Amino acid sequence: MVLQKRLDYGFNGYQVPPVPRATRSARRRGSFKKKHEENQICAFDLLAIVAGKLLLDKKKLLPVLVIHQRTKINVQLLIVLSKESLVTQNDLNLGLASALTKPDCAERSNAERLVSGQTKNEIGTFASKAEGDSSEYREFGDCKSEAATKRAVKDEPHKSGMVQSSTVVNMCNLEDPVVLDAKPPALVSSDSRAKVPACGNHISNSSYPTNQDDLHVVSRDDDENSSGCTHPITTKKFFRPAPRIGDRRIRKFLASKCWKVAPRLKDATVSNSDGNFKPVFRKRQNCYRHQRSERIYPFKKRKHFAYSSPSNSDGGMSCEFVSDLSLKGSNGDASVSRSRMHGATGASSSFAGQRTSFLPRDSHVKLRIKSFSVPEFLIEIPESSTVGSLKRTVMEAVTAILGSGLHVGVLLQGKKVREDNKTLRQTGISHNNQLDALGFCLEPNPSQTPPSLSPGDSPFLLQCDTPQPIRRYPPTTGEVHQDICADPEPHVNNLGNYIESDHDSAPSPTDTSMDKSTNSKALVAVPAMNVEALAVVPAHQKSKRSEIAQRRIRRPFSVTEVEALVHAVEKLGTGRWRDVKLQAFDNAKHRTYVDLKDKWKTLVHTARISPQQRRGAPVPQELLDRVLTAHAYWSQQQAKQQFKHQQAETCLLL
DNA sequence: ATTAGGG
DNA sequence: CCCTAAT
Repeated sequence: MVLQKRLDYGFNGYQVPPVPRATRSARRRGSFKKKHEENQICAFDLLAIVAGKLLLDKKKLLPVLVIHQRTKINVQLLIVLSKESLVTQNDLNLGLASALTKPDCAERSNAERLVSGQTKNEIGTFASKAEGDSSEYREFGDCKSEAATKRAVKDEPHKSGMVQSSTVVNMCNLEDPVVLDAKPPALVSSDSRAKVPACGNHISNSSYPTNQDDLHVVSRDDDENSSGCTHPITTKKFFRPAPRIGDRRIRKFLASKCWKVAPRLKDATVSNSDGNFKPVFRKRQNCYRHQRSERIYPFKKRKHFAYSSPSNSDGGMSCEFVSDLSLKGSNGDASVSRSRMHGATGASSSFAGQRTSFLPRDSHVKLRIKSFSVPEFLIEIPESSTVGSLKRTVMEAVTAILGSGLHVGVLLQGKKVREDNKTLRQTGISHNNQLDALGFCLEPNPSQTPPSLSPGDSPFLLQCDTPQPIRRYPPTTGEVHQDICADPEPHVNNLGNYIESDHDSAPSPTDTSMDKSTNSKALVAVPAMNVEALAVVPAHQKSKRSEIAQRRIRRPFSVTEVEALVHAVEKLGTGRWRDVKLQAFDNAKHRTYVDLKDKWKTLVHTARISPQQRRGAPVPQELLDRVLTAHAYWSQQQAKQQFKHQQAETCLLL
């Protein structure tokens, strides 16, 4: 999800920590402009948090983890949205909001006040009101105070986290035994306890299924109007311990005055992939927009991969895996663990409990899902909106998403486990696993999300269904056309799989969380924590690519393509890649003019190096020679041109 | 949207 | 191939 920039959280002084891939170069250049991609992902956490709350509220949503027939693992997220929550008071859908703010929480009163204080009309006004004042919050002062406040909040554990605690408490009361629990030998349990505030109310933070630490709202830089101010928090969506702090952060975040929302969208709407949710909120809040595929804001390429396959479109996962091999009757143990865990894990389920009771002898694997990252979506909300409305908005968005049929993906060692019928044992999900071995992620319902393969560049649709001669470019050989049009590359038809496997099993080293922590000097709101978290949970290394734009599949140029390229350049010269594209590769949709330019660049390079140094499919020397010749020629032409221009200018000056 | 370059 | 800056 992307809390679209419009939100100025008063962190002008903060910089988004450079992240691996997307910002490597930027980092080098010392520029952070437009480098928020990665962080946007972090915003997922916000959702995760909210979602977590939703999930915890059995009244609203009930996540269920089903351990199917002894060994089969079949995780499903069953979401039950009660009527209550939908019909709640007035038009504001407070029901959902209330999920966030529960009783006996100082915060809540505040939030609630905001919420209840609003009327439909007010909301409506906000949108329009926000129009003009979006440029006055960027003062440094604000940011500072914000930061300060944050710190302060951080230091007051008991004062924070109330919102959630209440929810958690609720969990404790669930009649259902908590199955997704865990008592990892030492790490987790001790950890959770340590984090639990003295306050009796603050039970189980660690068991709270959200990445509270990750609550980060990121700004979009590509937004013309954005101030560039961001509130990054983390760039890792992987589970992070010390939820408490996160909670505080959340509260802080939600309550922050600094954040503002640019009012660009007066009538934003929820465009859920599912669509069923849209109508409702659209009426209520004309300031919310949820985009499923396009929300992937920052990445231009995104649009090409918006329909990424289920495998790579999951919202990311952040979870924790704790195993427990104890054989226990579901009942007794469940209660125990429940109390121990303070109730809660993202999912509790009686199903599991029941199941287990039938399978007394089977060794049980306990899982505690720390959090779910929800697939990103975009939100725009007037800065004049109240915190309460923001909450609702997010809540609604989450609800919409969750309600649209998300699937749960299981990842082991960063790889997706697709064999639903395999047993945990077979799959390797056992107590022997390390804490970070298992992961869960929410992914769009395949049935609703068209399989990947960008429409425009779908290899499945052969580049050229109807091979047609290249226009103006007088073909030297017919084969050129053929090649270009049909793109005989054998692997194209496997693109889908290719991408998947790539995504699943080839986590880039640069995507490591370690890498991030290393570079987090840029000052995030959660420095130390990141480190800590990362240390505990190494990283499931889910290729960032899945979140960000997919890297295009590599498609080496064939000799015929090179031939065509050379020919075109010979005629058109360098620097006219668009024309080259149009003339020689108009039918090769996957070859952009940038690609051609790049290829030419490499060709020139290749031609200059010794044959021994060349790699890949050899290019006929003849072609390389032509490359050098053409390159030299056009370079000269270019030089001449420049010279002439200079001459002209000089003359004018004189 | 293109072009030019660095990575 | 990707990413950006500059057009």
